[in-house]
Amino acid sequence: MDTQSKSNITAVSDAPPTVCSACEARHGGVCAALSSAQLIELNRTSTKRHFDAGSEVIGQGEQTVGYSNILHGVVKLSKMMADGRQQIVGLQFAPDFMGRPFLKESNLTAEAATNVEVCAFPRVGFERLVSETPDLEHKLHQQALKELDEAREWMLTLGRKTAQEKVASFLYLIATHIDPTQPFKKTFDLPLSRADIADFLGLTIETVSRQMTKLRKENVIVIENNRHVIVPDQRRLRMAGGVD
Amino acid sequence: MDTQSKSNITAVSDAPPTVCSACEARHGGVCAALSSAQLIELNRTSTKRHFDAGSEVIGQGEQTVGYSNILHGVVKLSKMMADGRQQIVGLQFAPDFMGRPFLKESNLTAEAATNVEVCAFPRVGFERLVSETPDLEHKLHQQALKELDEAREWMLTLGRKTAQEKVASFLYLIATHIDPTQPFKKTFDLPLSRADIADFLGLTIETVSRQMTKLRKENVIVIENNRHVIVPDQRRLRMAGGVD
DNA sequence: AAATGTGATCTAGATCACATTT
DNA sequence: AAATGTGATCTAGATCACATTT
Repeated sequence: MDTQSKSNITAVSDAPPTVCSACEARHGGVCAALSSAQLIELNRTSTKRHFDAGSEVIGQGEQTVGYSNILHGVVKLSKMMADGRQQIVGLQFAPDFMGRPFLKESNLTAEAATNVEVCAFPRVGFERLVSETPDLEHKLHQQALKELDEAREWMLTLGRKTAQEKVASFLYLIATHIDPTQPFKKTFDLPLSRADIADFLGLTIETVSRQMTKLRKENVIVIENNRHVIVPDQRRLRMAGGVD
Repeated sequence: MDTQSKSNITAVSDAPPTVCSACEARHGGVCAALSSAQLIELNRTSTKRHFDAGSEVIGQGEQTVGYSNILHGVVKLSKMMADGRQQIVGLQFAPDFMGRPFLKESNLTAEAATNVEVCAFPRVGFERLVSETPDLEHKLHQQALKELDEAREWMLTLGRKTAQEKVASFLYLIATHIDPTQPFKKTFDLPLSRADIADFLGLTIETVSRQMTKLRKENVIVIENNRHVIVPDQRRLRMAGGVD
């Protein structure tokens, strides 16, 4: 899984490192702010890492050891109360940046929802690069604002929507985020279990199940083998989710 | 209310403008990133503005005409669905920065919850200053991350807490934010009506009322004249709110 | 066997209808 | 008179208990 070469002659090279040229995250990701020289510099300490579905990327309260870009897969961010109640507070997709800049320890748990590939950077080097590169901080700022917009949108879903609307909103979110190259994917595999979906929507597993069945019976979606979803009509799904 | 003088001789002055020296927002606010020269520059176009409680600062979908720093008062940020359901997605207190950088139009409504004083900056000039001043963008980035942390914390409240815990969490939030100079204020006036509190917590007015009464009967809080709250024991309030 | 679906029953919070307070 | 409080009733979603599917 670690197919990456860490050697790159410093010299007069002005092409980006091979790994970076091939990287899916470069287009929309934070690395787009970096010059070839900076990519070479960052690439010297970066490693490609794999997380199996279900494995923990970082735990609530743990020290931040590094940051990363998601190359492939879905990561869930969650918070837990003392008594075990859990809320998923966000999902991250390629080419999102992962990690909370400027904080020593994580205030949430990040867990691979599917198999996940990331390009990981050690903390110190990356933070130095950020402080030296205003364009990079600008990119990170933009992503933080995007995540803030999404979190607030989801607060409306959590606070004011019915169970039916919540489930439809979730399916709409997945359809619009699962493939970075398409604005809406009509066909996809759910990256989360019913239990995770419940934790994301503030519902129980049973309610999620029933609402899925209802959306299926109303022909808003087709489900095959539990995880595979087909959305025949994007507009109907938006309506069902109360998405404006 | 507009007691501000806009004149400041450019010359060799290296002291911050008088208005800025007296400004409460300077200490923790984004202006702290600016040099005296930059403060003088920004101050040339900034105006102190007042909003009466209940008046709209900016509406969902409106063009961003400027940004501002809250000097005094509480601003509520809300989102509304097509059918009128409303969710308050955040509260802002002095010395918070208001406005969504880098977006042409607002994706939410900002409304003065109490009487509010702000220091307002026209959009274009401020954006130029941001692009020229990495420290200022860093400050804005930090505030965006702080708001993101708070939004996610609130998602846990909205998705997983009981009505009782929600109301206690709200009171705790106010007690810890209403006075920027104190970590916890034992005595305060509620900046929101019961209707607004309901919209913030994803509850109805009646449920908020009943839970307030319950917290009162359990001696977690004392309420005088509807709006005035006394918290005898910070720990008990945290417990009631499931705050960790 | 672990995840998902579904029926029966329960209950927290919504809804409806007023009373009370500021 | 507008905001708040509270009783009576209702209901969406939770809980409990299994059946079914992968």
